[in-house]
Amino acid sequence: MQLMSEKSAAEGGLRERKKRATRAALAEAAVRLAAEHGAEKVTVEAISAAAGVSVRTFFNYFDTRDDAFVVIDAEAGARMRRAVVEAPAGLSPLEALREAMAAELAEAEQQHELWRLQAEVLHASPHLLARGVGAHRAAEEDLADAVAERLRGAGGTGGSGPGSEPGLYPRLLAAVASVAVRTSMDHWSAHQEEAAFLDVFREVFTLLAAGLPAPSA
Amino acid sequence: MQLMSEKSAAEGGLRERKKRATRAALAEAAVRLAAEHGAEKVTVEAISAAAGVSVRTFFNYFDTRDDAFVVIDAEAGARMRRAVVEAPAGLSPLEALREAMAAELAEAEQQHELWRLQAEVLHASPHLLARGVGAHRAAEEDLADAVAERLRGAGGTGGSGPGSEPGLYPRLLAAVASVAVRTSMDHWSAHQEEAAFLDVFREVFTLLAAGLPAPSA
DNA sequence: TGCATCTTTGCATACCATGCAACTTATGTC
DNA sequence: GACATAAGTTGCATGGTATGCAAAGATGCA
Repeated sequence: MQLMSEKSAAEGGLRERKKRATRAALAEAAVRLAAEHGAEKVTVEAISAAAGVSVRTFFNYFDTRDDAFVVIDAEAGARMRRAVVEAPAGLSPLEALREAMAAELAEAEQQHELWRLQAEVLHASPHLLARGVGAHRAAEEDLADAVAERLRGAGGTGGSGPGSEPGLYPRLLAAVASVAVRTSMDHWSAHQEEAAFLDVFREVFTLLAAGLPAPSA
Repeated sequence: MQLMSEKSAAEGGLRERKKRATRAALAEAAVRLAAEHGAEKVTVEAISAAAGVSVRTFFNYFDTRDDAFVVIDAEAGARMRRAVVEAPAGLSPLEALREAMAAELAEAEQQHELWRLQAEVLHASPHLLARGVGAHRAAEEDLADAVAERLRGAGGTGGSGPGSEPGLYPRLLAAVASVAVRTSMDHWSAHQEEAAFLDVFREVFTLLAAGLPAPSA
């Protein structure tokens, strides 16, 4: 048992780094090829070839061909979970989720070109959007748990037992937050010139916090 | 131009009725088999055999194997669209959506056993939930259009069908509503004894309309 | 009845996805 | 540095998913 913390980029031994590199290469190849030829026309074989590995290896990294277009960072879920639990006490659950996701998305947006390409790909192939970012089911469950844990910690009783199923409220919150991400991406990719992505994202949360009233003007 | 209205069940010629019957048989077979053996273990061949058609015919009705578990009524989207547009003027967009969906869901719930089975299947195979009911992308687009039209139509502008792209608000509303359905189903299928489905559904919309505040106590 | 149209079906083909066994590459120890 | 072990990669075999095409079977209508 070593006390390493291997969080982000260049941590771990050669093995770990190679794995990360391979995964990233596959994901990037998938997005680039999809942006160029359309997601439907991109075969696993093409992705694997572009990343320099065998087809079989592709499936060691992704359960499904479509996952390669969607999952850019596999550890984002865990980070968001922590961010939600540890967010300042003054924030509402919705705000805590917003900030956790905004931080994550801001980081993803650093790789500007790739991010933009991915948004285009997802916009062009809506069924991929359904899996988008937080939609990855595991991440959503994680978020629901995180919300439940946060509520327990604050003294309120919104969740149920410690390890058991999260209640209706945390579940709904996680689902809504994840749908907020994909709606933002979808809308933004259709209006990339007009507004920055994170602004769209925050506007969505503003609408949600206001209870989705009819736009007055 | 004939003035037929062929809306619901027994309308149309023999051809239409047979097609509806085949589709329904396939969907029902899919759900029953999935409830019994688990969705992953059910092959298209088995579904087709149970419905008494060839495998090739299955794919004439559904684009994807998974669609058979999810799409119970193909015309629900169109009906909801109309319901949203024609809802009483006093209702907010969110309320209009809630009522349109509630009506649709109430009808689906008539076929009690099948509905319950489907909820179980979707709960057991979360990735199917991602496509759940309204998640079928076309339906969501339809809903977004309907909301947009409703907002425009408040002034009585006729003619224009589904205009250009719906804005951020209609899109978000449709996405949230569809996620509300699947969250309700998911939660309900885990607590079937405690509450009626439609009550869970309405509670979800209450939370949404309130802006998802932290549960006070 | 007979023709036009739509639907179903089998066949061929290509891609997706998984299990298994052989092979190659890192890691830690002596 | 060499060795044993664990981990990752690869090819192969297999079975399920999905689409195009053309022939055969129903249906609608005159």
